[in-house]
Amino acid sequence: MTDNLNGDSILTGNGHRNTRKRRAVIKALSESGKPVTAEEIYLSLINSGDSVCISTVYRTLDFLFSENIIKKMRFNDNESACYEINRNEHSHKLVCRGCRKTISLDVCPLSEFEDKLKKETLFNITGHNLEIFGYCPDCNSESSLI
Amino acid sequence: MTDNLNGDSILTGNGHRNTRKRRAVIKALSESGKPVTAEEIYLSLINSGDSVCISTVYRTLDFLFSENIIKKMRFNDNESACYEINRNEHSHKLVCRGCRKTISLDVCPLSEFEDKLKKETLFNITGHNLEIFGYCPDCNSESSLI
DNA sequence: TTAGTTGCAAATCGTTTGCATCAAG
DNA sequence: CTTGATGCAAACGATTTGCAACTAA
Repeated sequence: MTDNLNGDSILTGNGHRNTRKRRAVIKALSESGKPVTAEEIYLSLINSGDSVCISTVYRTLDFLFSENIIKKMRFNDNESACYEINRNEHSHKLVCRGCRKTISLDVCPLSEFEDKLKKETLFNITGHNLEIFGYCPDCNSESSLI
Repeated sequence: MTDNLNGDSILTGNGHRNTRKRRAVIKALSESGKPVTAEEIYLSLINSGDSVCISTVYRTLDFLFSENIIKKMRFNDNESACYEINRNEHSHKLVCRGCRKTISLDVCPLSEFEDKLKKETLFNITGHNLEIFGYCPDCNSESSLI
């Protein structure tokens, strides 16, 4: 699959060009297992010896986003946008408020609920944010000692 | 409740001051039933004849957010941050990405799911964030015309 | 009186854009 | 060759900040 991402398939066709920079951006995105900012991608490319400028990173990200190859998201507060390869799985995370350890959930408890909502509200529902938080066993016993 | 919000309770104590501008910002927030941007609050105050400058609006919003009186959120894309009175009822909302119209959901689809998770992961689950978004009938038909 | 609040203008931060140059096809 | 991709620097929009004036307590 990494092969698939680095390969030509995505970048060619429709007049798009398969350039070294674009390949590098995709590589950076797929190698970091978590959502990353444009800045982080930029720095990672610089560190790997690929010279790029930040606007090229942004332009590439816009391109990949418009091609639906990556997802774009923001984590509630201020922060800059984060990008992540769009593996079309849909998953949520359980996050520990203490140590930030996260557990990926293999089920989405909302799918049927959204279907019901769609019918009730006539909204065209495009997505949701769901984050469940608490304390993992370790942090929980720790906090109860305080 | 509106009375409560406009009242002194929130704004006084801890060295905070109950000023006309702060009251006006809270009023604007509680009168618009949907999440609003700093700019929108600013304009609404100007229209009501309250003279403010945008930085005061931002500072007031920061203050209210840090006091946990309002919530701050962003709707996925670029756009500016939106703010909303934090009514501490546990409820979720369906938000239109177009006009930001919101529908309060009277059920939380997660309660049984969380019980199951607790058993499976041994996490002490303390809460969750859930926001469902999409396009309301109006905005949806509008966008499909383009 | 005095510390918190405001307005103003300038600064900052993330992101976008115009334009000339470069390179993939 | 032709057109899409890039670098650069300047522009942009949202938000923040320094500072002096103001005002609630």
